[in-house]
Amino acid sequence: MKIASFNINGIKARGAALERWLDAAQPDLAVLQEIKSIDDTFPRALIEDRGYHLETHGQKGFNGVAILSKLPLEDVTRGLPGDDDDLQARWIEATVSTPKGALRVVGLYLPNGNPVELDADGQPVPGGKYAYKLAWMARMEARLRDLLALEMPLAVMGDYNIIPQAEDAARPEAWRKDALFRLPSRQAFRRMLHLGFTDAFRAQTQGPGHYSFWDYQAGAFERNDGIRIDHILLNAYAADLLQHCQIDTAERAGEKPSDHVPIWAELAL
DNA sequence: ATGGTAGCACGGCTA
Repeated sequence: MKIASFNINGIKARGAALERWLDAAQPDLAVLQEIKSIDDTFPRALIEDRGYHLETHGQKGFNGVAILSKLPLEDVTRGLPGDDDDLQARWIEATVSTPKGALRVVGLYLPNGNPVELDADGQPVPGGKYAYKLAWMARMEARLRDLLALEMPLAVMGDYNIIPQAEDAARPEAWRKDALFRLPSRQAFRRMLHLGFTDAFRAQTQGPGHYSFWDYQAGAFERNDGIRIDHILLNAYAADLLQHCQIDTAERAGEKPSDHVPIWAELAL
């Protein structure tokens, strides 16, 4: 089955681009980020008319995630556990059952974390965006530990807002102090990898020049001034089923594109 | 240090 992740940057503005991509790529399952819509006003027909089941976890104006799937979505949960005061819609889970076995899927939109506010000791200022990002990642690690205990194939995918390595940015120096690349962010990401996850894209493709996001400004895409921040992480059960993983770079050249492009993986399921 | 673009929704935040 083909699973994918796509930060669409606003479902209301991205209908045509999303339809184009669904018809061309034909994913069996996809997670969407930054739908920027509440559930009631999400244009469901666009997706359901193509034979997909759809589960949304929306929010007014910002954030918002969704899962669409040709197979029924079971055991759907919304929200990242660990802080009842956190109302931002950034996390959704579901299970799909295939004749060859089941797959648990996470769709996530990890906080950006900018601007980075530090105190005199260089610690993130409590209540600031960067402190929120790191606290959110700690909660995410705890949730991943619980999901790993299920001992079934698991795909954790979305907009991580993390540049894992220097080779994942065209100009790494420009990002060195940014919340997407500074060391504590990458350390928190690595801690999660070390729980036993495989970066599906890096399991298939080595070297620089592969990006999933380009700023709308200053012709960044035309200059390939991008970063790789959309990731598919697979636990060992799922990694053993990995057949392909690619970034649909061409989507960025289409009409009215998102600033992200889809990433997808083929699993032997 | 600023400005450059885009979405949501109609002001100002977020990225």
